[in-house]
Amino acid sequence: MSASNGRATLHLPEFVPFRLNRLAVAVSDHLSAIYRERFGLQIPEWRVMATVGLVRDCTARYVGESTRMHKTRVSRAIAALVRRGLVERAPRASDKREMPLRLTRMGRRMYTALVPLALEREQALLVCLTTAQRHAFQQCLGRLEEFLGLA
Amino acid sequence: MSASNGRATLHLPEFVPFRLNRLAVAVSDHLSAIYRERFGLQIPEWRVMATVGLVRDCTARYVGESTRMHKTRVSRAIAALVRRGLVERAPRASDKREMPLRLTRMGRRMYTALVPLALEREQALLVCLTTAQRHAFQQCLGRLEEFLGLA
DNA sequence: TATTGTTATACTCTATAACTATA
DNA sequence: TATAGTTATAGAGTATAACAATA
Repeated sequence: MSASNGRATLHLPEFVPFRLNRLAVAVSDHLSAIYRERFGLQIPEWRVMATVGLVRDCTARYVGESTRMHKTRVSRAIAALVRRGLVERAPRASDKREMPLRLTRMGRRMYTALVPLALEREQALLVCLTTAQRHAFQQCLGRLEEFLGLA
Repeated sequence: MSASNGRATLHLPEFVPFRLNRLAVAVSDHLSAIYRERFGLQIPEWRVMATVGLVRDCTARYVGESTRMHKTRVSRAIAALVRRGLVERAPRASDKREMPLRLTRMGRRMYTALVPLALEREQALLVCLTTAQRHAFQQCLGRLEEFLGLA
């Protein structure tokens, strides 16, 4: 095998979209060991837990908007958590279409156990960057998110 | 709905693994408009094209290793490209298990059209960063890749 | 008529495992 | 016995579209 030498070359390992995708998969795999194997949560479920744990009485719609998940994905994740007794809900009196969500006692317990572990993993990843790099990296993420309308 | 104020809080929109995943999806969607709608390529196929276009006579195994795709995913992508007449292959004389890959004339034409568009998209994304930020960002990606054993 | 949320269905993408053939 | 590559099968994960209930 031999390298070609065309005009504009595209080397996949240096191509930012490829790198981002590969990095996101690796980080996600790294993290999912916690919430999947240890707590039996899938990504959408973990995102619901994280959202409801922080913003009590939020609705499925809010979860979908803040995590950018499709409403069917959110609906199924919530249903699974309700079945497992981790999340509870009841129609809101002022508008019975909405169903404010909150963690049950058991859900809160799981959340309280989960969050420090997730934050630890995030830190364990970021230790490979200097403090300055970490700031710069997060700033870049913010700019890109803003640029892409994700913020 | 109301914010809780526990000890260590995890705000998903600030949680790096979540941000990376969301960003990667958005960038990928942004890019796939090119190779999917315009050239009828799926991500694995596009990765094979990009690899073979640069490293002539590489094998499926090489593609899998350099793009971190499973061999079945690579195999199917190559098969699709061969069917479409974009890639050709023949067993290597010295070891008939291996099948060096190369772009056909048509494949090369597509590659030559595709690469500048992909690079343009990458640049169009990175313009939201200053030159210094861009360097810092790529450096951080490199450190993280190294740290995770992706490099 | 619009909105919140659910569900039936189908589709995309992927890996596991078993396979062929070569070495 | 190991490796390159293929394929059958099944499993995630997801969205589209139609739906019920409420506003």
